[in-house]
Amino acid sequence: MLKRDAVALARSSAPVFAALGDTTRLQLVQRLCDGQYYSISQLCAGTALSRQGITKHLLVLERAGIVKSARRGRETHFAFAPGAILPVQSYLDYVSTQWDLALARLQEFVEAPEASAVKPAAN
Amino acid sequence: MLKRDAVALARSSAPVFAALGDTTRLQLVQRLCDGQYYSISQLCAGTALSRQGITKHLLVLERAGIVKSARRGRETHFAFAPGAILPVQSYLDYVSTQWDLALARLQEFVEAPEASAVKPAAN
DNA sequence: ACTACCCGCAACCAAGAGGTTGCCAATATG
DNA sequence: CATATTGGCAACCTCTTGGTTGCGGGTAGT
Repeated sequence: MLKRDAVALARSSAPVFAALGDTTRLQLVQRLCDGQYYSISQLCAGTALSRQGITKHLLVLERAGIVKSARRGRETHFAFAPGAILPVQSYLDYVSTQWDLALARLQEFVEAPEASAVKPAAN
Repeated sequence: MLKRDAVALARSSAPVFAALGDTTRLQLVQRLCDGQYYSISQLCAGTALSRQGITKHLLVLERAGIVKSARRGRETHFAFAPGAILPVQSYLDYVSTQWDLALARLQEFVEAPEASAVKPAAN
């Protein structure tokens, strides 16, 4: 992966990570990921927060693209939108892959140090 | 997955998500995930932030378990620590799986509505 | 028409995040 | 020893976040 792609991936992933960086919102996503639509009142039930608190969290999720909303009658329904989590998974895959490659290089280094020396980062 | 497990997963994942919810920190992780150790000054090079700014970000990553530090001489070295991202990947896997199951149920519903009606959430 | 419900808007508040600067201690290096 | 590098600590600032309350407006049910 080119470095500029990595930077772009970081830029597109950061808002999604930030939106998921809250216990309340993670639990909301867990309730929503069954594909159904839920009204705000339904999502408030069972939580200790006020309706406005839940609403704010839902708006955060919607701005990050993790959730979509549709007003129907007097109710606003929210549902999971799977698209936003793709760059996040890509980012984690990238990090995991790099880590695995690093382990592989280390293994190779241990087995044949003179043939594949890992150059330490230049100071 | 039981609901209490899901809640526990959310609780353990949220701090990691939050720590990754920043472009600067995502780029730091990208630089660190090659398995090598880097000093703070090295990680400062190329960024527009001050050393203290980078240090704060590194401490956030360390408190979330994404990164580990070791002082050696006058330098503090940081390296990637892969353990913390496991619950995050588990969470995303859970959400993706639930979403796929929901799609599968929808598909089944379309093909045989009378045999597998999805009960809409009760109001 | 009246009532109950669902929700959006605005104001407000406390706490934390992100970032800077200044200063000082410790370690390398000549 | 003198000096430059490295970085930890503390103070400070601004903006955002997470949360609340109060109020008013639309929608549904009777």
